[in-house]
Amino acid sequence: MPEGHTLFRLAGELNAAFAGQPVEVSSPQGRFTDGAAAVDGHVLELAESAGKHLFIRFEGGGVVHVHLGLIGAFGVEEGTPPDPVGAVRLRLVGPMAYADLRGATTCELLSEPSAKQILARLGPDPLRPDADPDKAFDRIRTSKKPVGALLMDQSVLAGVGNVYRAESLFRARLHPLTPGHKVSRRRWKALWHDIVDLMEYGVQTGRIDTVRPEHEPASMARPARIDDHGGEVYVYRRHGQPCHACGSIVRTRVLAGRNLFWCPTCQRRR
DNA sequence: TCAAGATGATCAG
DNA sequence: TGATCCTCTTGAT
Repeated sequence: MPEGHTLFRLAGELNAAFAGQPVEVSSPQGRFTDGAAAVDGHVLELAESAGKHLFIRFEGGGVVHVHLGLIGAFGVEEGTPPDPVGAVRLRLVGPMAYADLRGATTCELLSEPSAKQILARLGPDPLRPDADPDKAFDRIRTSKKPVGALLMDQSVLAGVGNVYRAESLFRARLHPLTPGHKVSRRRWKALWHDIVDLMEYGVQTGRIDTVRPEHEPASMARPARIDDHGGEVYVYRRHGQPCHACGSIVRTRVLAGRNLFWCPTCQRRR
């Protein structure tokens, strides 16, 4: 379930479990054996997320870079580790906890300069306090691409995935196919602040809820459906069903390689 | 038992 | 734009 909030939350869990302690690092699956050996037994200094990327820094300069991709999972558990189940790419073991990584598209050992190169090509991350939304707007306001594609472009905005894309655009009443250059600065600022709010809430709860009592206009029908991903949403994966706000049928099409969902009435093209 | 699908990203053409 | 990779779960057969 990896959008930016998942990685941010995961970095916090890894730090709570391992930071400041020597950690056993291994690759039971065998696909990260050399990288694991290079940092095995080293003190884990800090885990940090940037968008959908995770960087785990070890004493001595090694940085383990993880990207969960579509299906990856990295679980932190208390206690002593059992025998690995399934394809465990990376295992961290500390005195009180262990963590298993499965299915990631990227798990590699980097030097600090290489990690910085990856950071340099990412757009602002709504979960980082130093993020500058104007940098993202500079890309959006000069682009003819649809805003629904720009939000998924990690060099424009780092951390937003398919659920936050669909839901934040619905909440902004913005049609996903609106070209970037037609999005005003005012609308972008409102959208950015809403994404920050939604993702911070996602960090707290570990799921994506975009329908929340404090956000609910009095006119809006409740309850929204709990999606399979575990959160309460307006349009994500609700194609063919009536919009909670107006009753129109939620639409879908593929945009930027992923299924997009929107309400044709609440999100009119302008 | 098997195929499809999933919240991602990259590469070739 | 389509193919491909990563792994697990769900639903159909």
